[in-house]
This record gives sequence, C-alpha cells and structure tokens, in this order.
Amino acid sequence: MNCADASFPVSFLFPQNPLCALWLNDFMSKALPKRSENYSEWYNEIVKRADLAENSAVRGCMVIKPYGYAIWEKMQRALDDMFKATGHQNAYFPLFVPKSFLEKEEEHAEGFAKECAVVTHYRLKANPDGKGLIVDPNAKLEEELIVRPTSEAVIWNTYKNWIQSWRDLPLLINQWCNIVRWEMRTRLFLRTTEFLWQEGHTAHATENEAIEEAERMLEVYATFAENWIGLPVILGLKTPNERFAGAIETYCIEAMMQDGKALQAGTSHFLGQNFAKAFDVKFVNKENQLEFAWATSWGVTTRMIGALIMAHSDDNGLVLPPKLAPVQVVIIPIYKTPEDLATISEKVNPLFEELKAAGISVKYDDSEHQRSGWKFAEYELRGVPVRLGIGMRDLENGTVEVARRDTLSKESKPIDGIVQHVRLLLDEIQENIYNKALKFREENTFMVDTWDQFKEQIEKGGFLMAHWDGTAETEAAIKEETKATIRCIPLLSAEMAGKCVYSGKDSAKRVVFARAY
RNA sequence: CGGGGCGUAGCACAGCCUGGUAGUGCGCUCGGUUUGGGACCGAGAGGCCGCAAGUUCGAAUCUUGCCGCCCCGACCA
Repeated sequence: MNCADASFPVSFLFPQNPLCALWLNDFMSKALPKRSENYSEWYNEIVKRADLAENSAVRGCMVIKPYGYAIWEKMQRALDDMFKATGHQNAYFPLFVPKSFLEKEEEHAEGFAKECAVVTHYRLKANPDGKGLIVDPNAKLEEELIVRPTSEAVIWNTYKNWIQSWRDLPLLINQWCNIVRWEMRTRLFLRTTEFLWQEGHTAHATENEAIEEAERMLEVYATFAENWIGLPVILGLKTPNERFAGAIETYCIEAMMQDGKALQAGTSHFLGQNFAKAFDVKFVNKENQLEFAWATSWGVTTRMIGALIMAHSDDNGLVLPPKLAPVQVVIIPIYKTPEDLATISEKVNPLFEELKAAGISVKYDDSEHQRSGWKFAEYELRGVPVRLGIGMRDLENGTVEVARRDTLSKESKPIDGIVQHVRLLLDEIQENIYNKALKFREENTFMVDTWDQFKEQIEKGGFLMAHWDGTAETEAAIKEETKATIRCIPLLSAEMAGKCVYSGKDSAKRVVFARAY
C-alpha cells in the first residue's frame, strides 16, 4: 500500500506529507479497507489480519496458518464424511507423474503442459567454484517427472492393474493431497502455485453409471457449499471451451462473490473412456466381452476458503458460518480487578463445560494482556459467530451479553438456558448468512436480452442470464469484448427458446455470463 | 514474457533530490495508572539501510551491475 492508493483520499491531498504515512499507519492498524472502495485490497487484508494465511518466501506459494488450516480441516471432515457415505475410499498416489504418463491422453497433456513444474535431476553437489550447492549434471533423470497438476494419469496407469472384471467395478477412490499448477499471477487461496484439494477418481462399467457418479458428486459439492459454507451455488455444465482437459463433460458449481464476480467452487467431470483408452484399462463384462472402463473425476480445493471469505465477510472482518468456524463461541470476561476475574471465571467455567458438552467449540479468553475492547474487535475480525460477554454487572443480574457476528447485534440474556439459546442461535446464523448470500445473488442476477443491455450490465457486475447460440465463436467474441465468460449452462433451469444476445441466432436456453475469478 | 513500482527494525513507512551520529508509528520488554468496544504515561530492547563493485576523507543517500518482491496484461481451480 502506498500514499497514492485511491481508497485513501486524504493521501491525494498531502502526498508528500509525512503525516499521511502516520495517519495511514494508525488507520491501518485498526480498520480494514472497505469493500465498496477496494474489494481486492479488502480481501487481501482480511486473509492476513484474520490470521488465515500469508505469502511465503516461495514465490506463488502460501503458508496456511493454524486458524485458516482449522477451517480447511473442518471442510475436509464434512466432505470426507459425505464421500464415505456415498461409498468412496481414500487412498494416496505419487506426487510425481512421469512425463510419458502425462502424454498419453492427448487433450489432457495439452491442457496442462503450460503450467507444469518439472523435475529433471535427483541430486545436488557442492559448488566446486565456491559456496553453496549446484545441480549435479551427472544426476540427470532419464525421464523427467512432472509434479502432479492432477492425478488422472498416475491413477489410470494404476487402475490398469486393478481392473479386470466387471466385479472390480465400480472403483470409487478419493485422495486428499497437494497439487502444483505454475500460475503466472497468484492470490492467497484463490490462485496459488501449490494448493490443497481432494480428487475423486472413479471407474465404472457403463456410461450411465459414470454420468450418474459425476452428477452425484456435483450434488454432494452443492450440498456442502450451501449447508456448510452457506454459499448458494448454481449447478451447471461448462461449455466445451471451459471443459477440463480430457473430459467429455464438465459439471460445476458457480457462486457469486460480493463484488458481483463469479467463482467456480467445485467441478466434477465425466471422462468417458478417454483415460481407459489412453491407459488401456479394460474389463470383461458379464457377456465375457472386453470393454474400456468409464471414468469420472471431481475435486474441490482450498479456494473454497476464498469463496467463504468473499461471500459473507464485511467491513469489520471475517464472518464464518458456524458449521465451519474453528471457534463457534468465544466468552470474554469483563473485569477491573483480578478478584473480579476470579469471580467471573467461577461462573464461566461450568458454562464453558456445558457448552462443550453440547458439542459447541468454545473458547474462554481470560488472557490478561489484552483488554476486553481489544478482544471484541479481534474476535470480530476473526469471524467468531457468537460472543458472550460476562461482567460483574451480569453476575448481579444473572445475565450474559450475547453478540452475533453476522448482524453485529447484541442483547442481554438470562444465563439460565443460555446453552440452548446459543445452540439455536448458531443454527440461525448459519441459515441467515446463507439467506443473505442468496438474496444478494438474486438481486444481482439479471435477465439480459440485448447486446447493449449486456455491455452496460456487465460493467456493474453480477450474473447475466442471456441466450447464447452455442458456438465457440460467439463465446470468444463476448469474452473478447466484455471479459465476461459463460460460467455455466444451468442444469436446473427450464428450456426456453430465444435469440442469442450477441448473434441473434436461435438459442434453447439462457446461460450464466459473468466476469470470474 | 511485455509495461510500471518498490527493497531501510517483526510490520507499515520517512530520510535519498542537496553525501557527514539511522528515524517515526504499530508491535515487543519492564514499571505504573487504567479496564462494559481496538487505554494512557514513563523507561528500554531491536538495523551488514536487498547484494556486489565503483566514486569519495566519508555512501542508506551518487554511479554501474546483479538479485528479490509487488502491481497491470496474456494463462488458470
């Protein structure tokens, strides 16, 4: 940040004035940038100040800090349970993909070629000309290894040995791991060179079964996004142009962020027999005939944390959905003397245990090196859904101050029955932030029927529901002129014939256009 | 890879133009007063001024080279 940043108008008045810097320092130590003034700066600051992640010493790679990682762990837990409930098992495949594997499925290879990290040597040695280490030229690998950008190649090479009979199918495997895609420009959680994800890879005996699987997992993702993240999503199909490299069909869930831009929150692919053919994975069917297996793959990434932030948070900081909040309830004592604190703690300790017993993750912050006001602001910044404040006055009245993060409202409640109240409140917050996000999306989704309307609206942001003639040429032309892409062809909307917003040709249904992350 | 900007304390920055004891705020340590929405006062600790070479009696400051990072574009979950 510098003094010429447009979000700080004062700096324009006194760009040379050292007070400008002092003022900024003071300002920055407290308030966040405002969403309305500088959305991306607001996002970056939330990630850092809420202690979720930071840039690492390694270009393009992030350090996910404990608080951010705790959110990922909660996401993993919920998703993993859902994968298990739909019959999947976890396994682990190698980080390295021999180049020859990656080459086998041609479209796949082409799609990923330009963003691969390549291992060429297996040894370093002392630099004979001075300090440090150099790559040992005698340790060149016979075949280069690619750091996995995705694991279809390694996995289908393995499946070849696992699949012989229809009895071996379906094969339903998932893995949690890291992957590397060499990105030009990165942003914490949204796009980094290395990121964490899960990738499901399944093999089936029939085309229909594989398509059902791809759609089933899309449903799982949608359920997770809506019920856990509180993020309303549109289920859809990608256009051929936006498809995963090597897929027959790519399904996706698309969400709207608070700046009106779209973010893809998960994808599921029907891969047909492309990988089975590339890796020669055949099975004998019930009629004793050899057939290629049918495949799917599906994944969600740490990008969902970015989606979570951008969907719900406000100018005071992070707003976490209770189901994914590492700390759901924080209790803050308000006291003057150590004796008061002891008295308050006596009352809080059983309450703390009771909340814990009710399955609520609760933190009692009785640390003495920060004042209560500081704690209020800090936990607000970190998005803790519910805050309970207890002071001497409350002890006299038998009350607790209950503050909710989503509405920033406070009320005094009797301490008796507070656990039940908190439990209901957490549910209410979970529901409220979903409804808020849904309302926002609805208010920023527009039916657009003319090209002029399209060009005007896209500048203001949001989802544009418009007819498209189905050609790649039109799709490319629209992208070229407006930077808007077809986010998806919605699965659940009815066919309703019309005319393409760009070419005027016939169109069967509206698709979702937006600028995207 | 093209265009722009920046490297000075843990963080954010001033100082550089015009060379001469390295500064400010936040944070940190200690002491005191405070404490229902980011307290205040006092005393401290903390620096190869990105790296290297050059100019000079003297370089954070001038010159040259290198390295790194950030922003804007093309690519992308």
